[in-house]
Amino acid sequence: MLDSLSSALKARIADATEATFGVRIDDPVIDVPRDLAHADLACPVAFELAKRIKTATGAKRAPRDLAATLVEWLQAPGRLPSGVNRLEVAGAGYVNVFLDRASILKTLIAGNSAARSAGTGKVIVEHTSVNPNKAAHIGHLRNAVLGDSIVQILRATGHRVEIQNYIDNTGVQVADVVVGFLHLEPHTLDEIKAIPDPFDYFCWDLYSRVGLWYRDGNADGRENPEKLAHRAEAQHAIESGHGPIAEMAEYVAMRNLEALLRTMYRLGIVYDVMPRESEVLQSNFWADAFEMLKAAGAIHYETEGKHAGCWVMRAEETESDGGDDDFAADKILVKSNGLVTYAGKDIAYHLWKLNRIPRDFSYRRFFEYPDGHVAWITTPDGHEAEAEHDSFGHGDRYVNVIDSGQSYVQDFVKKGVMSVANDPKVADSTHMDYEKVGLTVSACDDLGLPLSDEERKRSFIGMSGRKGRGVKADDLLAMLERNALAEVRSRVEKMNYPEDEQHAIAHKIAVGAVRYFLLKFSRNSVIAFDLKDALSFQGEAGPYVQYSAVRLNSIFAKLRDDSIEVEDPLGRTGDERISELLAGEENADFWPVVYLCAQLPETLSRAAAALEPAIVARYAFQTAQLTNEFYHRHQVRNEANPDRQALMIAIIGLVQRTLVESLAALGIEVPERM
RNA sequence: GCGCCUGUAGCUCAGCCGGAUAGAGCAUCGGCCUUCUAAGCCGAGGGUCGCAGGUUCGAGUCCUGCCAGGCGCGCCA
Repeated sequence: MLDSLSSALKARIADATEATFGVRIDDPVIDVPRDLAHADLACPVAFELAKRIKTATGAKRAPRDLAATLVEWLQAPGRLPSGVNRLEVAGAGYVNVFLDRASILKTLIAGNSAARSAGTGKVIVEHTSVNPNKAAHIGHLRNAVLGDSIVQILRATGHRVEIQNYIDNTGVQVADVVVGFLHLEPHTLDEIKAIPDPFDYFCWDLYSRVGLWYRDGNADGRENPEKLAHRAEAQHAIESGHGPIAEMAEYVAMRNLEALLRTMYRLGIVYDVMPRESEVLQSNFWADAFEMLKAAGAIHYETEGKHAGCWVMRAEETESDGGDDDFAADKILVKSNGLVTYAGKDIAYHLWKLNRIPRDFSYRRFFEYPDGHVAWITTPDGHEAEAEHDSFGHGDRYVNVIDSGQSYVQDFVKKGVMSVANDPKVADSTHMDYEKVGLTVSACDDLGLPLSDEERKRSFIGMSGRKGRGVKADDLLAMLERNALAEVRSRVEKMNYPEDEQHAIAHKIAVGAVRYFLLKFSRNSVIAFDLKDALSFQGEAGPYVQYSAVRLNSIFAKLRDDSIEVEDPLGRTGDERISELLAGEENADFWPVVYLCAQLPETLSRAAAALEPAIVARYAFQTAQLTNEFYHRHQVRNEANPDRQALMIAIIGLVQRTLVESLAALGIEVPERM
């Protein structure tokens, strides 16, 4: 509602500049001032106007005088948009705007969540995409949490979303674990099947041992070519899709995937469909994509130079490409031996996402969530499931949550896709890149991970699956749940929680803590994971925000005990009375809370446009801060003045809803009590 | 060599299209629980916004150069 109000206001101000000075300033800047005591909105248009007048006529005019003229024009009857109360000139020439606070409050409480702009088409969000060969660590968690949160934010802003998790079941990483099972610690398939859970933990260790084994036991040593031959052998066998090695790989990958889905579900993260690399390879998607790319002139066959015999996509021409023998900017899509590279496969996959390839996968049910939702997976044969699944793919645009290390390749993927599917909707597709999660030195010490002296000097330590260095997602969650449970139990006397509720609360708190921790940093910030910070429930943390909402819950519980009307608190209070109360000195801190709540829709839109959940995280925290302040300063239950009490109830109702909605956009639930 | 990202309080980070006195959390120090949950609230100290120029009525924000750090540039995925 505020955005429509401010765009109406902008239009009137533009009219004003034209009517009074004959200079139309379209889309003037309107800010929310730092100090709401000054105004609700501030517009520095007079400064811009002074400049324009000066360049046009040479006349130097004082911005303050210009502002006064604009205000005079705007305040003539019928010119201000509804919701705006009055204007004022301030400072060196600001036009300050005061809103009709009572009517805004009433509109907000009525809560007709303004027509969510539907019909923007279907967005395919790809996230997680963890190699299915070991347990997930917190770096994978950042990906999944960012992805899942952007899904919630897109949905909250009216988009249709499909969640895809790409499974690289034929890559080197799976092959390495298979090598471990074949050569390092020989297991038959039946023996592998007999390995007890957590299987993904077993593979985590095995994978890092294989990494060491390739290097003959020296982590910084050279890879032993004889041992590497086993990797190549396994890869070939896996790619062929037949035989005992392929069968073993299939089992290992799918069991790890299942573990991954369970881990992610603990955080409330679910998927719609999981295309596997094996099917992308086998289903001739590339053959189609290849023809399209050739027809579009996007790729070239090199007959000479270092890429002779390859099909490449050329990088942008640079003025001078002299002397960079070591670095070739062009991207190879088809190798000289005829095999397709990752970039090529990814282009084909993305053309399928956008319905540009006239083929589809076969699917089967892979994982059923407790609420009945099903995560589907692709299958090699078309007979297994003639399914009651949704129509997958058919997206209008895609969002790929992939770490920023892959920007280079992702740029080529986008370029390739655009060469075939040149459509403004597709053009909005993007690589939602983010920086890595590293470990602080102190976190490594806490976790007992050994570091070299060299590494100790660094500001953070990169995680490494190959070295088995990282914090497993399940371990982190377990630590958080343990801490949260202790915290809950410390209140058991006062709150009288039954045992099962204690666990349910602790779980929600733990999830709130991890998710918030991973979302509060903007995407391009490297997170140096510090155990103490991540485990904190205080300050700028998920549980702080949850707690602020829970405190409001508890006010409502008490009010109901007292049989005080909470459903329609302002039902019998007139607008004038509300305005009067909001304007009162003793209620000066009511309006900032209400006004912040009014900014939720724009905040979500901004986050959706920027693909930046941190914007919502910060907003939720800010709202929680004001909530706790309000809670501390005002006793709703003991308020003697019925009008004032009604107003306070209305406000905390609005705030409570705002907290719940903003946290929901981050995938965080608010427990009834905690 | 080329490209991208980052540099703001002791630490970790916000700061949206350039706008009024640069903010938060943590840490430190000092207050506040017989009153709706102290996972909280209030207060104090702490800043050459990497450096130097430029654009502008106005620059943490835009431009140029430099310095420092990270990442990427493979017939790997």
